[in-house]
Amino acid sequence: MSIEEKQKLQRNDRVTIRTVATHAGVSVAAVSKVMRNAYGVSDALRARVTDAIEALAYRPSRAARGLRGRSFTIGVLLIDIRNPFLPEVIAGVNGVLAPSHYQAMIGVSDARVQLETSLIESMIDYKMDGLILVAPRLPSEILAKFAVQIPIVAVGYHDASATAFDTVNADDQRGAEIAVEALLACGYRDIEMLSLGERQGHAVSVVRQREIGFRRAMQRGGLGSSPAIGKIPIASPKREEAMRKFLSRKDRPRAVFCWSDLDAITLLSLAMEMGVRVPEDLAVIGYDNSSTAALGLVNLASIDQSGRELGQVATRALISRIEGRTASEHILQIPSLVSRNSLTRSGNSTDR
Amino acid sequence: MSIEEKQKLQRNDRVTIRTVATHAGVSVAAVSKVMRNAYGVSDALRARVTDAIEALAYRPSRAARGLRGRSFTIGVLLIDIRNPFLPEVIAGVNGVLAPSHYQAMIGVSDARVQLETSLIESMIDYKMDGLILVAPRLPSEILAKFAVQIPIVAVGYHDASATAFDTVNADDQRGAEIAVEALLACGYRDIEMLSLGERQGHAVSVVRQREIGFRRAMQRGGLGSSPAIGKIPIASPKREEAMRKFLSRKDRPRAVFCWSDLDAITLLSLAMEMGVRVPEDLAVIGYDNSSTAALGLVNLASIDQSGRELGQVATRALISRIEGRTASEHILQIPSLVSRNSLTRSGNSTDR
DNA sequence: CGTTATATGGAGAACGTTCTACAACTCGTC
DNA sequence: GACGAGTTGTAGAACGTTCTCCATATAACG
Repeated sequence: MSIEEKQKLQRNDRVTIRTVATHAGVSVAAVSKVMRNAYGVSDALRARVTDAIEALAYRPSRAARGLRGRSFTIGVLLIDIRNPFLPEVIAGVNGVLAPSHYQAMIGVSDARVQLETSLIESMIDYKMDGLILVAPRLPSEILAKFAVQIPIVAVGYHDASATAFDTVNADDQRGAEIAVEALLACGYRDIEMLSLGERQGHAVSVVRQREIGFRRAMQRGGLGSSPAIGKIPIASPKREEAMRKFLSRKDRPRAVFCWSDLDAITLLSLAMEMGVRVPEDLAVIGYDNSSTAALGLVNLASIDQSGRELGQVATRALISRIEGRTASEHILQIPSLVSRNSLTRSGNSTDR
Repeated sequence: MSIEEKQKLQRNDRVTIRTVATHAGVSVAAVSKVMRNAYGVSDALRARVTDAIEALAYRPSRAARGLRGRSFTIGVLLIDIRNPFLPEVIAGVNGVLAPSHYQAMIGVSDARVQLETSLIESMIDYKMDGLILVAPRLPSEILAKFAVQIPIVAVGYHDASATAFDTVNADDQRGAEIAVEALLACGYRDIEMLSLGERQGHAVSVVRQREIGFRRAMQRGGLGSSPAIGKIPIASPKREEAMRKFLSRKDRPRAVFCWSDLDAITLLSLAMEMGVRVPEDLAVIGYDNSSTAALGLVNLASIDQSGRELGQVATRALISRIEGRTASEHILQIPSLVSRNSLTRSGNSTDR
């Protein structure tokens, strides 16, 4: 009997919980208990087991764990990997996770609803312990349906009425207001927003929120009831084309607020090529305060929403949800202005 | 009694292969066979099963799959997520994977060997089908040990003698040579390289390869037997400090080759701030041809290694290895120069 | 009409964990 | 000394697949 078992164990090269149990002279259940530090293990037993684990360099199979219980993995879904804002979020997530026994696995949906769905499903099927969705495209009802199966925290997704999942956001309405207020303070009155084209869909998206904030601040400033919002397509070469068109317009505004640094920086670059001086002819303010914006060469004023902080907060929220919280939380961080030369010539960086 | 209970429990929770089998009136094994399209299923059976799968919206559990057989997931390990070169690789991987039934899960090691090891182990423990490691830090022997357990393709890791795993690279030595040749062709003789500080370790790293290529091209050009290679620390603020120091050096060279656009762009920016004219006072050439380099505002000449293509090639190599290939492959792509104004004032982009 | 080959479908043992019962043992306490 | 109460360890049933036999039905052939 035991000979057969030993032969089996020898043939199979993987060290399993059973190998550890045999080596330590205890039961499989005991080893499991020690690993999950569950109730009811004496110090002596714990020592024997940890010694055996050490000696055999045992690692529990995540696949098997997932089949039965927790997998100690959390999934992160990114809409896109090019926007430099997103790596910041990841850094925040990893920072919080590092000292814990959790690990992050990342999926990239490339803004495609189909892929987004199948990645979320995969993560559920892997029995991951929770999900952080960054700027998901799926409607709230569908997220709610997923949230029944797995704890979910959405970042960059404005739905404070969601009860099934948490949200963590920078206040994008407020951010846009701050941008407009800064432009007004510099004396500009003729202001336009360059927003994201394509049907970025739902009002929950950060872009639509920024549009709302922009409109409100403009109205509050007494600048018309429906201020101009231009749409820039997301993909080259239509994107550059639209920007050139904007820059060469006769009635081009005096100042522009771009939904993202990504667009603002390209705009800055095209402006230079076309001989439009910034900020003398056109003031520009972006969003995200990316590292590129901070370059002296670029010097783009921008709204700072700390992606790293959002990632940290989201991760902490997710863990608390995994550990039992059921009431939903909706966290809003306040963004801030980083003034630079694209706003006004004296606009020294107020970077921390 | 017990049957009813079992049914209830099943209805409570998820749709499993058993639910499908019951619904289609066939055995569990039959469903499994259909899903893996294994030998020995009639058209009639296949139809019944696929109908049931459709009707129940059944998805196999990846956790359970991994426990027994394949998981249809491949793991991608990134050293860092900030370098804009890496998202390109991911895009290539996802592009190839999209039409297949495989999916990618990404882990980020933040250049820490400890984390890198534990992520690789996790991916193995998830029974992923294969791994793509992008610029791993672990020594070759250790990768070889992992490669026994799981198919591995390393990208940005120069070890053409590895037999246990494949490598896919741009020819970094050649890339550096091309950079030097371009600088020589512009008439510059006083050339220095700015490389990456810290112990980026092994000769397998792309950075060291570029140093080798730089040295060789310089010697070939008759410019001394040990040309100058400066080291720039990776982390702020020491990084900027080192660059400023370089820029204000009395014996500053006439031209500089940076190991990465990341550094070259910051250098460009600091040069502007410090009144060093590019290219009149200092010619700069970078590496990666990132999208920022292409901006008119930046206009940085750079060596193009298509990250996307590397990702595609690596993925195809991995799949062929998963499907049975055992002989190792070592693929080398040839990079190319993209000339821009930082190299010489007339240096128009030769972008495709 | 047997006999043998060949398709097709099914039973049931893994896979490596977790976790619920429950057994065994040690103390107090009445 | 009998009986709870508390503590420590174990047996064994899940979890949802894959995959190796095995059984059966059908076809082919002498």
